[in-house]
Amino acid sequence: MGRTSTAKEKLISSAIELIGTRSYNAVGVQELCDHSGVKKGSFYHFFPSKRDLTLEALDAMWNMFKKQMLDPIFNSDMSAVDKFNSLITKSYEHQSLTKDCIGCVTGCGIGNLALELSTQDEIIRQKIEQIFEEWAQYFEDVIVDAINDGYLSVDTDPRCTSQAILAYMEGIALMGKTF
Amino acid sequence: MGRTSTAKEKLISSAIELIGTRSYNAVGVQELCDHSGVKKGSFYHFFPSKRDLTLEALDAMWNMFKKQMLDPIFNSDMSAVDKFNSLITKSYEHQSLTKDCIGCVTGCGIGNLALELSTQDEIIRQKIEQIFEEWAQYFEDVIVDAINDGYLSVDTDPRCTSQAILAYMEGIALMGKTF
DNA sequence: ATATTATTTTACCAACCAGTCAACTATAAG
DNA sequence: CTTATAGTTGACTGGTTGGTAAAATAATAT
Repeated sequence: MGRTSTAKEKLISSAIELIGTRSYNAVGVQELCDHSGVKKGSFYHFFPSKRDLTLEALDAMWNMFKKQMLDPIFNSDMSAVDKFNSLITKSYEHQSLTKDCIGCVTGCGIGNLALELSTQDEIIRQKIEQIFEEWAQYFEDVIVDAINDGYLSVDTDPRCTSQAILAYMEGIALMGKTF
Repeated sequence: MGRTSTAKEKLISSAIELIGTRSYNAVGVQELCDHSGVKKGSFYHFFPSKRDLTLEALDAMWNMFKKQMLDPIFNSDMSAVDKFNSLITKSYEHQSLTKDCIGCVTGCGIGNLALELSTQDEIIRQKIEQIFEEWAQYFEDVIVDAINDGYLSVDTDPRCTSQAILAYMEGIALMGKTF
């Protein structure tokens, strides 16, 4: 009952775009509303706070990333090495595309929020921790396979290695954004 | 002539502490002043803007880091591997000390500002770029030595490798702050 | 002792911040 | 066609933001 609306979706994608290219604290609720063509009253009809929008935007980013990047690569029949090579190549292409589109390298939207808010907002920190955990799991699974298939030494610690790879990728995104 | 003052130094160390543990946009000029016991008028007597304080804080952070970490390690007579191991150990100790002191892992203050401000403040971005360049140079020098001494393959690209190591360390700092 | 000058202090600004609220309106289901 | 309800609107709040201007004060070099 009542009428339908696309305001919520528009606010989420505006959040991904604006907060993703600048930062959480640099983008205000008013700007989010203007960019979405939504009035502030409507914002607070759909989201109790700016933080809640950000939480949903984080979910949307992560789901998009899984659907467009991780799932196609890690559910394929490529070798472990090819999977990582493919992820790196596709990540580079994506960064270079957004650079051509909007004029700057934005790095990883999740990593950006992680550094900005981890010490300030425990709930957002927890959400990102959980995303990172899930993300590293993709890597861990393929490393376990590689060990079982004899491509990696049995001494390899799959969990540590997967976390190290994720850290390295986040670090590269940070350097890319800076340079 | 006129009187002397410690306000500038106090503001710089407050900036390192407050912005380092939260973020640039989360810490206001007023809070910086209160924490330093300095009136806002004095702030703007010493710094034309919040950005200029941040630029000087960045310099102070980098100089402290060089003096207390990089120089003692990389000017020693350790082997290349021991130098990196020592850097990692000391970095871990430092993070774990600040965690016990102030209750959270703050990661790398320079990397934090890099991600938050690179797309927003070109001058700060350039300063951080220059710091990262200098930082990687420490690594590059020791890698070149290791190649010359036969510890690393002559195929090793010292520049790429040093940047990769720096990226990895920044990534670990990001993960540490998040988890 | 005084003139000079660096520093401090207070009061102030317009713009912006996240968030509230009640009146209003369109629509989907009965 | 009505009615319940979901969505929209605009005006508003109190507090904070980065930054300013000018008078007051203290110390130093002469």
